[in-house]
Amino acid sequence: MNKTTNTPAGEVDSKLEIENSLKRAIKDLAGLEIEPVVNVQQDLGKGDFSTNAAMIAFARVKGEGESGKKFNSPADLAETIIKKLQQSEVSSEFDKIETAAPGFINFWLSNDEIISQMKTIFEFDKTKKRISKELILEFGDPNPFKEPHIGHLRNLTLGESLARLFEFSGVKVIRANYQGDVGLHVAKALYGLLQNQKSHLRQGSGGQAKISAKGGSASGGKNQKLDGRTLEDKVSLLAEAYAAGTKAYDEDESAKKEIMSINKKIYSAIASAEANRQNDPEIYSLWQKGRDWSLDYFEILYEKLGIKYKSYYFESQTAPLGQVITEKNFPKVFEKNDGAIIFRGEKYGLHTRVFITSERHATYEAKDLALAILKDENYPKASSIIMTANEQVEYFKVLLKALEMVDKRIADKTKHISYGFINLKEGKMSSRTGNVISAFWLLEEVQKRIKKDFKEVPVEVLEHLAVGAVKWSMLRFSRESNISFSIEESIDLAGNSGPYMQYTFARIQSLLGKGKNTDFEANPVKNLDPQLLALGRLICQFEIHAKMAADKFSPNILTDYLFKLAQNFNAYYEKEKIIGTEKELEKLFVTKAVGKVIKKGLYLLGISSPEKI
RNA sequence: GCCUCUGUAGCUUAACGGAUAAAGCGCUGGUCUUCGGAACCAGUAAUGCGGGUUCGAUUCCUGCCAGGGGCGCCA
Repeated sequence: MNKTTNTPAGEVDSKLEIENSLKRAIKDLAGLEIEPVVNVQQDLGKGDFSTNAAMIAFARVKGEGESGKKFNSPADLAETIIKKLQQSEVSSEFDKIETAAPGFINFWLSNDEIISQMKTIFEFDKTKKRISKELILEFGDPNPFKEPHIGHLRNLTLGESLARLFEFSGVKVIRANYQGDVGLHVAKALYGLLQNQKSHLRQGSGGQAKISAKGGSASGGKNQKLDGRTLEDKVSLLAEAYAAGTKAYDEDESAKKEIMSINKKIYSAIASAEANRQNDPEIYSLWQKGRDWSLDYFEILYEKLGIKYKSYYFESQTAPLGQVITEKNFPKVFEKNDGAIIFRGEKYGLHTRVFITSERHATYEAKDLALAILKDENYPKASSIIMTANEQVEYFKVLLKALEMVDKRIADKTKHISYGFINLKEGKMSSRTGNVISAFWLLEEVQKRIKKDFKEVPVEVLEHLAVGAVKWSMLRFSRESNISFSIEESIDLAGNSGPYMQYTFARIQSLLGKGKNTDFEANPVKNLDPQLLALGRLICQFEIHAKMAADKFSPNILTDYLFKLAQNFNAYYEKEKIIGTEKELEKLFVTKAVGKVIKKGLYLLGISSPEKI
């Protein structure tokens, strides 16, 4: 009877089955071809699934059914559909199927079905997903020579969570990182470095507030002391140099010329020739050094956040290729204007953009064109998603249009998704570089504040809590919305927060440890009382929410669901004693399932769940 | 100027065209013989303004108002 038990995606299948049966029923009854939509019920008082298909069908047939059958109202049609469904096999999963005004059809899963679906939850770690697709997900994309800040934190957190959500729905994900190691911003930083080289490189920058990237053991982590200086100091040196370079570029005409010349030198150094590098060995080696520092530093952040990239791309690599591709597609796709090679986006209602500057440098756009082609060479079967902040949405429309004209096949499998900015609710909380919050600073600050209240918590756990708090506070908002970030709220341990979830999980583990019998194989659970059943029904919605979160690129669907589940469990916990009661077995069965779902859910968000806090 | 996104309780946010617009924080008042109180319960309060489409609109269209982002040599 339970066809769904052999697949971990139990209720995803129930949903599909209902949709298919509905489709057939509506075709038979009303002679209509429609794609019925079945939703998970938010309000469990109305069943587990619902559909508005009868209302939609009614509007389409205007009451007149197949072979002259008349329907008086959507509710009337709904009733007829239900009768039809009850004759089909879907009905075996449900206790009750009924209509609700003005024409909804609601489905109640049977108790057996709920219990059997809950059992599949215990098998999460054992079941292997069938890989159906391959996807290259580009996220992170920091610019070396700049400091990791709170925006990177949102990008990295969101990207990693999406990667895990995709994996959960059977996609092989290649995490890719594309970094801007050439360009004007680099030239500015190098200019700043050159200006301060003598004083700074020898003596150290002393007196700086220390930001810590400790705990990292990625490439740079183990030998942070190079030249008698920590990696943090080196990176803060870069950040200062960048700030100084930017200022000089804006204010000083000769500095501007100098920076542009540095830019040119780096481009020519990467373009080919050893000879070019020999021309300016000082700048080239400084560039390499700064680039290495910066990349190592970001590695520490990735490790702290639990991210492992598979693939790294650099603009120093895409620039030469981008130039070739752009020129090859002139004049088919691109045209010349004032010595630059441009794409006339206006023809398609988009912006016109420069691909090759009159200085003959590939811009961001030409480089991205090359990147798409490189990715396709490396992973021909994979489709491609690029995630950036939403300031780039219109830019990517232009890019994808140009790509379509250069290579339609690649354009068709490439998609851009974006996320909103972070504004600071508490005003400017400057790290040393100005009006941005450093990623490391924030993580450390959150950790310090948690520690203040909970001195007995061990350091490793403290770090998980801090990362969990920050990640949750970024993921619980919808992806597209600009968020007004509050440090106070991100470290609030109460309410809708990462630590609330982690705490709930730890408490569940403690309960399970105290229980006398948690062997549900030997003592199968057969019945649940109404309160436990209510929790069970919520538990059964896990996979469908995880899948929805993946489909819509929206981890907040999952945070909402998990928080609701934790809330419901905590309310039950307060009301009902679990250990040492008559129904301990049933209660622990549900408790364990809640714990499994929270742990898996947090994992999909990139958040760890310590067993003990 | 053109393009684009956003406007929901005091604040920060949810809501797949659906059912009584959902939470957290705040505030008010409770639980307390703690299976881990980082908890729980109750109360408080909202869709910028005007039209339209729909059986049904926070959601779609349109006008206005307000704010953010973008617009050929940055990334």
